[in-house]
Amino acid sequence: MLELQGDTPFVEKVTMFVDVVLPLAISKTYTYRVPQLLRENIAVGKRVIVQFGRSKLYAAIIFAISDKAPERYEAKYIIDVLDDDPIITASQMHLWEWVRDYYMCHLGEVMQAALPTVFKLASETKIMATADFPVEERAALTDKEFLILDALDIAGELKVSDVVKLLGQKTVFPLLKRLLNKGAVLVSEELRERYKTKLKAFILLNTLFENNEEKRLLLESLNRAPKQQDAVLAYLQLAKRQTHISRSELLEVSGCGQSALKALIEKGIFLVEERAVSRIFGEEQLTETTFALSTAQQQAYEEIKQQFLSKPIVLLHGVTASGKTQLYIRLIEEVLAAGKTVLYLLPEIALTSQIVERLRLHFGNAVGVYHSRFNDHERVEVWQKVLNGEIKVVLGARSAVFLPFQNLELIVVDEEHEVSFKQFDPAPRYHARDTAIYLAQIHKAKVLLGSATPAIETYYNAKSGKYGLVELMQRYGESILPQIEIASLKDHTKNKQVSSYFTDVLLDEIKNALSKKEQVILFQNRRGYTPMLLCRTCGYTPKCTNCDVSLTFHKSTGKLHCHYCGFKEEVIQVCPACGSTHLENKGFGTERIEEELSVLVPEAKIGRLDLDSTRGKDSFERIITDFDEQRFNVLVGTQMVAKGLDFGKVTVIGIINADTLINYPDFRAFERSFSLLSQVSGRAGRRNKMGKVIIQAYATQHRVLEQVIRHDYHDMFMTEVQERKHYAYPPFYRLIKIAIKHKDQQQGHACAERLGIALKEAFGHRVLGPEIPLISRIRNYYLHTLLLKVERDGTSLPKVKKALQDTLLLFETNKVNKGAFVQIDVDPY
DNA sequence: AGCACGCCGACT
DNA sequence: GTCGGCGTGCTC
Repeated sequence: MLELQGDTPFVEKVTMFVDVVLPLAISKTYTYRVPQLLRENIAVGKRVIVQFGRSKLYAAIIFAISDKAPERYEAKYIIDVLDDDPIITASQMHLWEWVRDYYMCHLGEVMQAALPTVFKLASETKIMATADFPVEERAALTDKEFLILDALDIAGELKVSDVVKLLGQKTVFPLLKRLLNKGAVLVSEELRERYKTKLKAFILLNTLFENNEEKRLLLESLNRAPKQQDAVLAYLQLAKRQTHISRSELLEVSGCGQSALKALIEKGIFLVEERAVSRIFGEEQLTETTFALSTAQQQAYEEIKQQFLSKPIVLLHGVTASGKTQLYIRLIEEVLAAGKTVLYLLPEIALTSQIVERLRLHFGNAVGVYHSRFNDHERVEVWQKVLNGEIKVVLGARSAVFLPFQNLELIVVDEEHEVSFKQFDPAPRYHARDTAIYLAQIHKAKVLLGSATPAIETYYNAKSGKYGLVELMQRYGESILPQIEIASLKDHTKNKQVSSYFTDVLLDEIKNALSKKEQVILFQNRRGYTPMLLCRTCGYTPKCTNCDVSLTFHKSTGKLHCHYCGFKEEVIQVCPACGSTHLENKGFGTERIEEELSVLVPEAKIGRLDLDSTRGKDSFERIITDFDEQRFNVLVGTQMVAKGLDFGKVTVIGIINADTLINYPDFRAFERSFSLLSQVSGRAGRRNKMGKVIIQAYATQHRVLEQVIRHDYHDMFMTEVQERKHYAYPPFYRLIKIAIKHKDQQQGHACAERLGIALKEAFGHRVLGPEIPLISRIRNYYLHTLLLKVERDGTSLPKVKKALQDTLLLFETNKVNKGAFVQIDVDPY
């Protein structure tokens, strides 16, 4: 066909047809006829404007080209070709198809997830004028463009279909595309600033006082203001060993008080600079461009290189603060030197300006950041620069796996275990780590997975030799571990040294810290007041009718809640089984810890951080800020308290009861919380205040706890999982998840039940119990047993998939399933 | 995803 | 008698 491209008047041109992908949840591609005029412009990967349905126009992507006219219907013409060059590459298309098959969704949905909004023009898309578009550039616009801007000035925003009406012409996409390129208009999207960068005030000494003589004179001039003098002295002292001095730190070290500092700032002696600060690692990690790897790091580095020779995927298991980032930087440097590209994936929350700055320091403009919270302009810019090779290092969250990479050589997935790599809500429900592994396979690139607490399936893959494994168990530099103490609840109870759930040791530490105006974090991984009610007479416990788990009493609502499905009912005063009124509150939740501590330590001002206290918009942010600014001094919370936070004033961490944390999956929360919390308190230690972690536990668990503390628990944990034959939780080798969603609970329940039966039929045994579908929530079911069967009997994975897909079909034909979906997550290959 | 078509319940 | 609910089917 390609020979016919030339303009030979004597040869009749063959009509071409294109199969296009629409940005919709439709499984088919649609065939359109190419007008002779556009014949030369079409290419796979370019966008075309098509009419779909009665009135809708969409920007669709050419998926395939053919010269065969469809037989069963008359194809519509494409209206226009939007791009001069394909916007997506063949390998991207390949990845899209993989995501579609693997996560069981439609190509259009993958397209939605993969493309920045600008690429997705549709007639309902809203556009608005760019705020700072220079007036002189307006003059250079065409009449129609000018008309649109004029209308936008009045209306604020317009739908693409409004523009159609305004101009009285059908095709406005190319026009809008030009305006977008010129930067005159924006495609509106919700600007979600969910993770606002945290700003911290830093103090700088005015450059007037650079040399020693000037400093001496300055100090002398402050003789009559001793507090201010103290402040300056403290500043000079601090400046000797660090480059950035925060306002709070200076206040703390100098003890000079707010007013003295304010006076110095007013006099212009000190300058204030607001800087973005990482929420996770604090400001002190800003390293220099050149650094030397420690011996341990160097060794790990060599090992990684060695492993990469035989294995495309390597897990770097490195304790917190072991300097994994430096290793990444070394590896990235090397790839860049070879002229290749790198993708550096991070969970969203960790993607702060801090890490960006750090990479920019090393790699300059070759670094691009890609993130869903970035505005569309920036995202398209990154997209284009990745495509043309200007950007060599992409630092990004989840969606960055969809960028048009060229010469991809290395993918780093940092904090590999983070669940936020998995997209849940709209399809495609992809896991960025797994998608990255497949992406790497397409590009024949290497993958480095990094974590202090690897996901158990990753760890298993590494241990079983499927992935390479490199361990880095030595902390880097001056990171000090806090003092860790295990307070035996057994011994303390025996000696009557326990008040409610607090050992004397912990209470003393709390009081001590508070008296020194320091802060405390208490970790209790149970929300609510009491995890279960127990009838003392007959042993009855209220359970959820759907989920068969005990209901948690919430004092704040006065109701019993099911933490599984969200079911609620009024709290009972009388046992429904025996009529006794002797109901006992069994166990502790965060609400109860908060309440009892306020009695035991009246001077404590307590804040609570759990799913319940963070329901409202921004409330998480507010609680964190309040604690950071010391509006309260004790933070009681679930694993949320360890969601990557850096509180400078925290010196005591209390883990209320480690025993409840030994079982999966609390165990994982414990590891990670411990790991991060000890880092917080360890940092306090560096400021000459020894941080302390008090772990309350019964004696029987000490062995395990010590292993956690030593970062030596993964193997033990794997054995645990194996021995206990965890039923409801994922096996660590392969993992299949099924999620069922339905807007009607009853119907959804029926779906799950039927799925269970169908799977039983397909595999000859019961796969899962009656599962609990949720109305607006999605639950995952782990088919442990099924997978055991797969392993044992060699039932092939495709067969499993087939069975599940057939089941889905069954639902479809029975029209039960409107909102049900089945999804499989296994190893990407 | 939209949008039309169509078939049953409370209303001007 | 109609308005409007959303169930179902179709879009090249």
